[in-house]
Amino acid sequence: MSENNPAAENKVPVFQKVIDHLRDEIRSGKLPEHSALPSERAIGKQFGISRMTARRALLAVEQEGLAYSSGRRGRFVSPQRLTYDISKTVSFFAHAESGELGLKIELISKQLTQADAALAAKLAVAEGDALYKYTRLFLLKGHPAFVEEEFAVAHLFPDLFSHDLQQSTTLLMEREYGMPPHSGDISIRMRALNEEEAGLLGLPTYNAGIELEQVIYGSDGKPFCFGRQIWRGELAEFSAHAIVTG
Amino acid sequence: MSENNPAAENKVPVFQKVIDHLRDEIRSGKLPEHSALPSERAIGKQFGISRMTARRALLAVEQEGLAYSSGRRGRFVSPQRLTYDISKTVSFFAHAESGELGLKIELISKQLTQADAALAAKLAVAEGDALYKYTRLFLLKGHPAFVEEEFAVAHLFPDLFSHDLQQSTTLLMEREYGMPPHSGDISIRMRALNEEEAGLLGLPTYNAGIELEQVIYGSDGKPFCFGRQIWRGELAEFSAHAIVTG
DNA sequence: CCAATGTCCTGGTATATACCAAGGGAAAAC
DNA sequence: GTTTTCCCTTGGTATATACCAGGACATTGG
Repeated sequence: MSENNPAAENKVPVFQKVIDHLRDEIRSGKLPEHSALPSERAIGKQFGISRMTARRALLAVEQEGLAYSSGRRGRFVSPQRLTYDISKTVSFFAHAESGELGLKIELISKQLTQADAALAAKLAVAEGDALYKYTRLFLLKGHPAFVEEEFAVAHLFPDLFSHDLQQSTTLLMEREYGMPPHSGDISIRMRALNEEEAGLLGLPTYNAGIELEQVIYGSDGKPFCFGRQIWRGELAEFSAHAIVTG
Repeated sequence: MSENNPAAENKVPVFQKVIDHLRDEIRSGKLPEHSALPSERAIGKQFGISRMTARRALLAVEQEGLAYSSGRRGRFVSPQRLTYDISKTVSFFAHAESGELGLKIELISKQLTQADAALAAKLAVAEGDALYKYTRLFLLKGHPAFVEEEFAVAHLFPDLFSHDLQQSTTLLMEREYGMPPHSGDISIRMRALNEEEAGLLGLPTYNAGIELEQVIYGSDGKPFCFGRQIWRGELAEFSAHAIVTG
């Protein structure tokens, strides 16, 4: 390895071979879901390469979504991806409940805040109007899947915070306040995680994730809730059925 | 820099500061779209850090989507993100044409092939049935945006390849074959690029992108085309309007 | 029995160095 | 004037090394 210039080598970078090897081990099931990958030092020794090169390969595999790192404990094989049909429901929770995904919600923070210009426009309220804001972490089978920040128009949901927020808020709003969701505007993009999100999701800070934003409208056509979810990219798949118009 | 243990430093990693600095330069407009970022070596010198640390910061900024690298020419500031409304149209081209995005299509390959099990199921044909397959690269203002692989049921579109494929194929199918799109099933996920895609999009191989798959149905409710697009993650945003059912 | 301590493992950060390959442009050759 | 050649800059790969911080776990001390 690492001769001055073998040139006989297929020009395939060393770290690529390691990536391919790890990918195979995972895809083939030799390494089952949530099992530990070899450590950086172990891979370096196994392949006769430096730790930094092994690390490069592991980071690539991690970024690919095949593995996730868990702080300084090690890297583990990612679980299966799950699908979220955005054209049928506006609540992931309702969707997840129907299956057997062990869904758990952790409340990270809640506060009463005021609408800034962007939120005011989205929720059709005046700038400065009171909004409930709460941040929650959603776990599937004990593993972080996405972080959601939600803003609800305060005057529509008096004493919202007196209720348990570790449940579907759209269901809560429907049951307790008679505000069923009728439709939603959704947008999806890929972006980098900020520090807080990365910490909650157990990812390196500048990893990419998928952001899903949605404005939820009631039967009267007026928006009452705005949510912003940031997903671990390897976990989510969003599906929809579109009817062609105009 | 790099004393044994200052501990006075705010514990903020060096590369983070560089990232923040670059982000500011880009966000503030000091570095306009498509302008060159400082090179790895230049940043190393400027901040008094090693090239590898500077590189780390640049890769993070790149991954964030704020910059793109162009082979060994350097890194440049990314252009604005654009939005693709998946609930209204099934053709990105038609969407893009309406705006002033300089859209160009490059034909990468075309062939007549046979449906494998997965494609047969998606297109409601028998396994082994003839399909047209073509791969195209879509550029916006001269910059690669996504690669699309499309499969069309062959017997519905005789001599498809005699037409110009550097245009919207849904429009082509509608105009030349009387097969307007009626609806589509779409799914979106984040995944890593393979070598070919990365090469076409000008990205490192293991980079993440957004994959959009769609089956297009005609007025008779039968599928006639399947497409798989892989987007540069920082360029795309997908929006939809959902009506809550069930 | 339980708490505190210490050791070993892990990944995270940072540096210094080396060479390669490809793009770009200036200089030299035609 | 045009083509060719060469050099410089750029990113890409790879290594060796160093220290930090946090989790896991066994050992020790009360």
